Amino acid sequence: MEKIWHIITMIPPGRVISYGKVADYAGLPGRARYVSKALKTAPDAMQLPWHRVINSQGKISFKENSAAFQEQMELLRLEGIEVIRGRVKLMNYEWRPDMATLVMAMPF
DNA sequence: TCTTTGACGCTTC
DNA sequence: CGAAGCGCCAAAG
Repeated sequence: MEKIWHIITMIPPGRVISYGKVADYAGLPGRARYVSKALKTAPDAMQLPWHRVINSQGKISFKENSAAFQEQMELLRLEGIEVIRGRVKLMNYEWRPDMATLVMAMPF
C-alpha cells in the first residue's frame, strides 16, 4: 500500500499511468485491482494525484455520468491533457519513468 | 467459510 | 470497437 502511494506521488503533472503499471512499479505485478483499492482508501490529506491514474485502455474508470468522472476529466485537462470521451492517448501522455528514477526512490 | 464485488488487465473472437 | 473468459485478491456480508 505504501509503495503504491509512493509511486503515485511521483507521477509528474501532465502525464498519466495505468493501474497495472503502478502495480508493477510497486512490485505487485498483476495486482491492478489492489491499486484501485489503495486509491480509494488513501487519506485525502495525502494529496495524491489520483486523477493521473487511469486504466490500461487510457480511459477513466468511472461511470461517465458520475461526478468523480467529471472531476477527474477536468483535473487532467487543467494539466494540458486532451481528454476525448473520457479517454486520453496513452501514446502521448503515459509516464515512463526510467530505472534510475525508480531505483533512486525505492528502498529495497 | 463461501460468495460477491470491485476506480483492473490481457487475450480471443 | 465490444463482449466474454480468466487471472488477481482484499473486503464486506
